[in-house]
Amino acid sequence: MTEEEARPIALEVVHQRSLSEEVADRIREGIVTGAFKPGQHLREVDLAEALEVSRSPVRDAFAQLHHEGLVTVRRHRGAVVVGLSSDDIEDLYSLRRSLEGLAVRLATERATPDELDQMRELGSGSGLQPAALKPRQFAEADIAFHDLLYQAAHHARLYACWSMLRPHVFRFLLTRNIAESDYEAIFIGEHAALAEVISSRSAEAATEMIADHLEGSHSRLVKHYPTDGGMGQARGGKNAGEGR
Amino acid sequence: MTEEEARPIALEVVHQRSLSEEVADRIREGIVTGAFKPGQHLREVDLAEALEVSRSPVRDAFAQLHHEGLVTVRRHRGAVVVGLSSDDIEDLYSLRRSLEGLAVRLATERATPDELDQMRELGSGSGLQPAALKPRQFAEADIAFHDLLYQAAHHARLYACWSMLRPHVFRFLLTRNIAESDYEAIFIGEHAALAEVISSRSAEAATEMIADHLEGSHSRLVKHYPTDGGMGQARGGKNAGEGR
DNA sequence: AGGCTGCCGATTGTCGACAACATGTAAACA
DNA sequence: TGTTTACATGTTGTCGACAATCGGCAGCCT
Repeated sequence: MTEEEARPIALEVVHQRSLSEEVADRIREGIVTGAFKPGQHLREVDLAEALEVSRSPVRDAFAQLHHEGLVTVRRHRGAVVVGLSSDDIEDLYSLRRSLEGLAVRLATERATPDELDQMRELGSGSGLQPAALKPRQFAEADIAFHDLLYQAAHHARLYACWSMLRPHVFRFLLTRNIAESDYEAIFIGEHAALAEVISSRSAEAATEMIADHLEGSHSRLVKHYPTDGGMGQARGGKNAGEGR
Repeated sequence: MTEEEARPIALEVVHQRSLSEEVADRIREGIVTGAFKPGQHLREVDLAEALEVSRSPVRDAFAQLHHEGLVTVRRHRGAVVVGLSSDDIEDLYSLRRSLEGLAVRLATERATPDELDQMRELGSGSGLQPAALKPRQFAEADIAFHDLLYQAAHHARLYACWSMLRPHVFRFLLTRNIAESDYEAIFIGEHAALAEVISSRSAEAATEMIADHLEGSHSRLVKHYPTDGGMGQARGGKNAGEGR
């Protein structure tokens, strides 16, 4: 019975990432960090030779980014980086309220002890020095906590929905002006409390708490967001309006 | 000032559909109707020559269907039609409860008079003869009503989430065993009532009503669903579990 | 002078071919 | 005879080239 795989060999599986995924990551990185500005036209050939790949992976990457809503693709006119508008913040957070409400309820039921440990770990914000205010690092930690929350819900489609929202939330977190007190409040405050209440398996308290947390996060975002001064909506109409 | 486009010319825009979209439609059709069975391996070359196109559009179509969650794509192993399981129904409807709750609330605020008219029209189920029990036709009408509801919410990302759910809901509606009374209850009953209450702009009543409607729809589905007899989960593990 | 129509460059959609990879089979070894 | 390794096969990932299409510009007509 060697079929049982005697010892599982504690080794990390090697993620054989395809070129398409790699390219998508690079472009996504460029968009969320602002290297690619809203409204900018992304040309397949330019990106292809810049990354030293063929157009096919770039094409696949565009499709992926289109699914994520980071670019709009029009027939024979290529990909355009979507703009950030105040309306987008409203849309994003109204959706998050609905989705994360479901996520916490499920998480209180289905989260494994291991996931709860990880949540407390991330919620405590250990390893983050509030002194050195690295926006990128904090944004990543913020996203990571919520990502874990969605994972703990064990609901594949729910997680897929969140995956469509995540890069946008990330982009907003990176774009906004940062207030020092905010992150402390979030990490050693709300995230930690959320981790605790989810661990206690009380659905109502957790639901209420995530609503408050998102409410606070939302208001902080609109408060510290550059008031449509720098980079508004790229095009006049509804950018992500293509049904598809 | 001829810029005003003197008369808008009442002509339908010609939908220049790309081959990729066309191919995606055909394959999706095959999956939801059951022509492609769960677990079946879809080969690019076969589909390409069957549809008389190159592999590229088929590839794009696979990416789209993967995004919709209808197929799983593994590296160098192609696309596999995902299976239908009872758990999927639970996931689907828990998500719908969250999403459509938001949708009706927004619809009560933002639906245009034109959209309200269409909703009443679709809700009345005019043009549908209950006598001739055409599952396909009823399922399409059911989906169409809810689709309009999401559109009336005027929330691009919310609609995108629904677009990921729609084909699955459609598939379940087609797969289940049909009870004659169900559709009457839905159409000349609940949908019509929903259209009315949304037209009256009362958010609370609408929210409560959609919850009831989905609850009923859900229970009808699990009741009339073949109890894992015909075609269960294709593969053992969690099929749509790939985070991607 | 103003507006329309036909071409032109640029960019993407599609195609067929080659290379990389995963799986199943068979031979070789202990 | 059971296990391991190497090969053969089939499928997908990537590539470069061609063709369809879009937007802009110049020339023409009124």
